[in-house]
Amino acid sequence: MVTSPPQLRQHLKQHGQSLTKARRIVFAALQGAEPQTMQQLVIACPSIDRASVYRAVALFEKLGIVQRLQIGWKYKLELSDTFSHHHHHLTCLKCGRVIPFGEDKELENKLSAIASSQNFKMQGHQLEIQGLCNNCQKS
Amino acid sequence: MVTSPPQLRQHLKQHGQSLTKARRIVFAALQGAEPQTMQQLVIACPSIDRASVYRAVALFEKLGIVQRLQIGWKYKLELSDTFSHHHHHLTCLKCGRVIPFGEDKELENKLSAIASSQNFKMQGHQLEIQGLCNNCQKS
DNA sequence: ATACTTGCAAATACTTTGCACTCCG
DNA sequence: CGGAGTGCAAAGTATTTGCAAGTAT
Repeated sequence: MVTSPPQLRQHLKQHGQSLTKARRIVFAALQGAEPQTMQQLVIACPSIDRASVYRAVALFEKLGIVQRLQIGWKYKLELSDTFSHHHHHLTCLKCGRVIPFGEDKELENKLSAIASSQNFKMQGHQLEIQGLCNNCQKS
Repeated sequence: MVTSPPQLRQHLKQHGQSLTKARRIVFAALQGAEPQTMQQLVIACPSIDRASVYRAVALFEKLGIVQRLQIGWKYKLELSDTFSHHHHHLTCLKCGRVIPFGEDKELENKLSAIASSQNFKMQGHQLEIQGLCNNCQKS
């Protein structure tokens, strides 16, 4: 798992890209944060131009550093499995909270079994469970 | 499973909405089609104004008639489980094909077990498996 | 009849692009 | 240095909204 600038630099270099100020800051803004919208990310990087944030995200996504999640109507961004632990999300339909939950071996196995049964070579997957979180079930 | 205009009308009526020309046509354009982008849907409804397609989709989504999928970078629209069989998708990263696969009881059970373990009340879920389809594995 | 919808056009919001200047290696 | 990356402003897209006119029940 990659978590520091030097490691990010190396990952970028492997793909012929360099670590620039904008990319370092965008990466930092994604680190440890909940999945966020492009809007939020732009705000989280005040010193970086909106266009550069888009460019950094596009690059990161191409290199598999960042992934998009469809959360309800809009999408959100988060670091992908290479830079964070593999996980999925529970989305609360009421309060909008996004709760991550860790890898489940049984689940992962099931998914690859399904893919194989369709002559499909699985390279990744995305799962979102929607419902009501602990708090919102009460009210 | 609802598949005809009269049934759509009834579903809408239950929510205090009426079946209009625009809604009937948008619904028809979604019927039996692969998941499609908003752009494609607008084109598939030539007699309906772009804004009305958006309004119909927004309504359908609120009533659970339509759901959005994250297919790669952009989203696509398809009829939800109430109006089609419950299913998920395999997306080919190379050719972009979207292959549906039917409900898998074991998988569904696993998901609700995970939700429960997080004190979460599952109301729905979305799964996308990415990889290479049968054809694209060859080339 | 009459309340709800639509089409159209204008307003917003979101993303991408061209270019001169700056930074990274 | 020299090519790649950035900020800024402008061009594109995508989506939403106000309103007069048209429709469904």
